[in-house]
Amino acid sequence: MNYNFNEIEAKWQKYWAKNQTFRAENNSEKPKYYVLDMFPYPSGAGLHVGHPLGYIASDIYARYKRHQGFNVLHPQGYDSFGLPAEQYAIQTGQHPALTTEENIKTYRRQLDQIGFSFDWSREVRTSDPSYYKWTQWIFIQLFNSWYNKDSDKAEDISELIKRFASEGNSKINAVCDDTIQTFSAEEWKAFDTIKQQQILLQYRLTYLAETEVNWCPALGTVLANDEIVNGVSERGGHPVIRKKMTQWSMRISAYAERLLQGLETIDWTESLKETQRNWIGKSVGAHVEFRIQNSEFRITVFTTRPDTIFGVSFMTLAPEHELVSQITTPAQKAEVENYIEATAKRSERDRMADVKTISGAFTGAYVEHPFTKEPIPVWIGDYVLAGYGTGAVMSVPCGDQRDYDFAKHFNIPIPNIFQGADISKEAFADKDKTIIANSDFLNGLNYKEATKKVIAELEKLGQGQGKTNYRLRDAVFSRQRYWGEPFPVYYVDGMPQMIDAKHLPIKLPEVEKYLPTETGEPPLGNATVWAWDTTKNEVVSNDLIDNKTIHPLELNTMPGWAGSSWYFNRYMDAHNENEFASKEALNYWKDVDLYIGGSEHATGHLLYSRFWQKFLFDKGLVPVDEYAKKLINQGMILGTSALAYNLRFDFKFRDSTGEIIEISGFENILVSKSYIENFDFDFWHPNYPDNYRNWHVEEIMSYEQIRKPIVSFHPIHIDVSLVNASDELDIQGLKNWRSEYKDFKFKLEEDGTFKVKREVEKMSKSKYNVVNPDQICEQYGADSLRLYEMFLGPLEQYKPWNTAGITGVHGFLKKLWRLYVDENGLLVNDAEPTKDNLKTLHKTIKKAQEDIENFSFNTSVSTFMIAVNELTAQKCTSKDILEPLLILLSPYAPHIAEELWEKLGHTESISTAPFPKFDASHLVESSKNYPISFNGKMKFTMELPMDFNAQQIEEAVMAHEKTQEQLQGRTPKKVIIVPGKIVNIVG
RNA sequence: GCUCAAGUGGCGGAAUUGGUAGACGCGCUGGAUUCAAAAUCCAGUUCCUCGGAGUGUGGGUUCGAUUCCCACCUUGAGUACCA
Repeated sequence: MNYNFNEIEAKWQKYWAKNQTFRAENNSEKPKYYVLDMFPYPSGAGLHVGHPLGYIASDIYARYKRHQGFNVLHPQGYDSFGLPAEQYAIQTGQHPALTTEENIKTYRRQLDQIGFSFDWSREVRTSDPSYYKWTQWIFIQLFNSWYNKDSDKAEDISELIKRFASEGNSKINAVCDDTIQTFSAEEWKAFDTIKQQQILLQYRLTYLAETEVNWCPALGTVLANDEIVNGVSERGGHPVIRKKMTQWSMRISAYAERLLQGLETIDWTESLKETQRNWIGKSVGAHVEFRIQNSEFRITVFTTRPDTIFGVSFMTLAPEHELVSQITTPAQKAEVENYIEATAKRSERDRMADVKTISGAFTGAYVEHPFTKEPIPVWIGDYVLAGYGTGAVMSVPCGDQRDYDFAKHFNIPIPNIFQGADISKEAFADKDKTIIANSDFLNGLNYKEATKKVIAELEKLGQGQGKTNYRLRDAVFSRQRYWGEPFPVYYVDGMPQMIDAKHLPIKLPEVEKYLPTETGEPPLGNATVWAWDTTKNEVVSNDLIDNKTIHPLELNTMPGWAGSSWYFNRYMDAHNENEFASKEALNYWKDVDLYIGGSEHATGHLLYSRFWQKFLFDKGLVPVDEYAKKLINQGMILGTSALAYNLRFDFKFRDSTGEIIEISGFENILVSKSYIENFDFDFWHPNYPDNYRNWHVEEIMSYEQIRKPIVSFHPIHIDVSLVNASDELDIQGLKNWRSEYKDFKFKLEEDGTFKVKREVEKMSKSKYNVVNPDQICEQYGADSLRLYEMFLGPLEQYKPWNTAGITGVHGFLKKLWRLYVDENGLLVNDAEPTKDNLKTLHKTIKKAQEDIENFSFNTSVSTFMIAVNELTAQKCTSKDILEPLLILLSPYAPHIAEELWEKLGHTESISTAPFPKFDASHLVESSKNYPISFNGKMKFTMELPMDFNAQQIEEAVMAHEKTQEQLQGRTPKKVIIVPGKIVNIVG
């Protein structure tokens, strides 16, 4: 019987589906374990070999946990709203729902064929109204909440309204807009409804406000900070500009500190936590108030170094700072205005790219130092950002390099307030070594003591207090797109109103065009049935809008991260129509025990979802405030591109008038790889230039040649399927693939082959290095694919794919098969296992278990290979050995394991068979092959009984002839003996 | 610039508390089988001058360092004037 993997795999995939083998129960005697993969977006291109890496790892772990007796939740679904489907719709007119549906079908087929143990009964799709109903519902909860800093959690907005009515807002310690004005209870009651609603928006956790947003004209939408990479859009690489727009925002800044602290409680990779810490960007310091001389105005600055206050020699405001126009003296007016204008002209990218140029202008105004009362000049400079802190800094040139550079550039004095610091060349910014000098009451103190003292003094003066700042900005939540969740919002007198939760979902309307309207409104502006009837509580035709009972609906949709910010909770109770998940389900599953996905979501999905979870926790809607205990980032599988080289010439001639002419062009020649590095011109052109008559040569030959032509090689990506494991190119295949190479000449290696150069790059269609799992499954089987993906290297690492290597793991599976069956049938019998058999098995159990718990899947594959090699050599046929071996292997290669398990006579799936118990007694050795080292270098080994003590070992080793040979008569200075480990002779 | 990873044969990688560097697999070489090929099996495969050298480089700690410490180099990722 041969190992017919295609047949076996189809058989068991069908069996698992039919028997719902991997269905998780919401109540069980067993302990729970929740294994989750990051939500995939079903793209049109389908899966390539890199995508399933994380899924295979999580699947192995999920299957392992089932063997360990856990009730495992291992769901899968689709983050099915998103830009690509919409871009496709714009181009083709196809409804995104249709293309999404098709893409999901492809994904599902591909996932099924790899043999994942997903519980598909819990599948969710973010674009499904029964799902986004609850995304809308959570949005409403956010709208109806504010953040109370006193209780340090989100609370219901009705509480806030009550307090406004009883005491005004002056005593309320809330996270809210900076521009909030104080009012009394009486004033509140006197405000009209619109005014009241405007004020409440400044407190709500999701709010509508005019904000400066990242507008991407090419995509016709705003983007969040994390959707912009190097100043251009993450998707498509389009330019992004700043623009003021009225948008929904999420007050994630309220959770900055808790998001930061929460990182300490979860087992996520250190680099990912570090990325989130940087993104949150906490800095501890103080607010200091400076009075402007001869004026009522005050400038508040934020500084992390209040201890350096006696080193201030100027102030710098952002050019956009609101006080600039008011404090500038008439004499400086022209200069300041010029400077502001010049800064405004510079694009965001310019300012980002150009860090070196120092620029600024003096306002003519002076502030008064809070302690010395000395005058300090006020400058403006574009190195100060309007959006961070207060948009103003107290400049301490001796302690901050940017201030230092600015001072040098404008000849501003640089007082030194650090004991023993040399500031002749650069600022002294090392706060750990700081001892303050020339600073009145701070003299002799270190950074910590001085900071504490100065804040206390400032508070006495009423000119400052300790303050913590965060870089984390509120997240823009509106997108001017069609294919996203509609907001459950309509507008009355321009103020947003929530639709009552019982009328959800508000379904996405049909539109004729997916582009913005002619008046520049988002695509939903094209919908003709998109108004809210407050009496019938349904979506009605726009014609009926009367702004009395029928109102216009919100035209924006939610961003991609809305649906993915809470989906892990939905899997716990995926079909609940009354709640986003029942209390019972939430309390049973609680959180994700293992979350696997890419690190590219570090500041997007993984931060927003933590924020939503904390909010839901505050509202008592979920039982834990961090939803994923452990998170692993799988590395990316890179493609191994194949490159052939096209010959290119650059000629330089002088014509009859003495003018230099340069001519260059490609030859119809592809060059095999070994010629690229050692290129011998004469070898190529023995008769140059006679054999280059095919282009320009007649005309050129009459000219004076200045130098030999420069030959270069232009790399061409070749489809990797045209190249074999030895990098040999199928030339005929290439000619069939691309007709332009039909008449090319090929410069071959001496052995007559054409070899391509290999380069490791990201897998992408345009590089023709994409390997499709479908082909691999067909040719080698899913079990081989699964094993090979794991065998490639550590899960977290980036590593190149090379299809050639798969024959190794495939050969292993065949060898495994032959251990159980041959052409006559089953080989396994009831033979008593030998000592060696048991040793191999238990060694394998131990290592396999350790590896799987350390997520070291690559080494466990090696372990299985060693076990099968050993058992084959031992001619093992014992069921007592071969049966447990199948269980060890089944998480990795489930199909072959099920098939052999069945052949051994089992009628139930192997998937819940108990994991074999490790018995250390089988590994006890009676002797040890000691490595004998001289000065730390191993020279030979020696077999000695395990129970020898150090002295016996030393005697035996010293008596050995090779020892004497090594020592050549010298007496060893020292002999190090670690019984059971090593012997090292020094001398 | 700052932060975080990572540098080991021709290639992917292993060495879990400092103790035989290169497990396992690919590739390559030779052999068996075959009319031949595929498949399969067996043997070898870090490097060189066969005595050594050797885990990015240079130091250090140690009887002993891929592993610990210091400095540096390279590559990748994140971040970008954050006061």
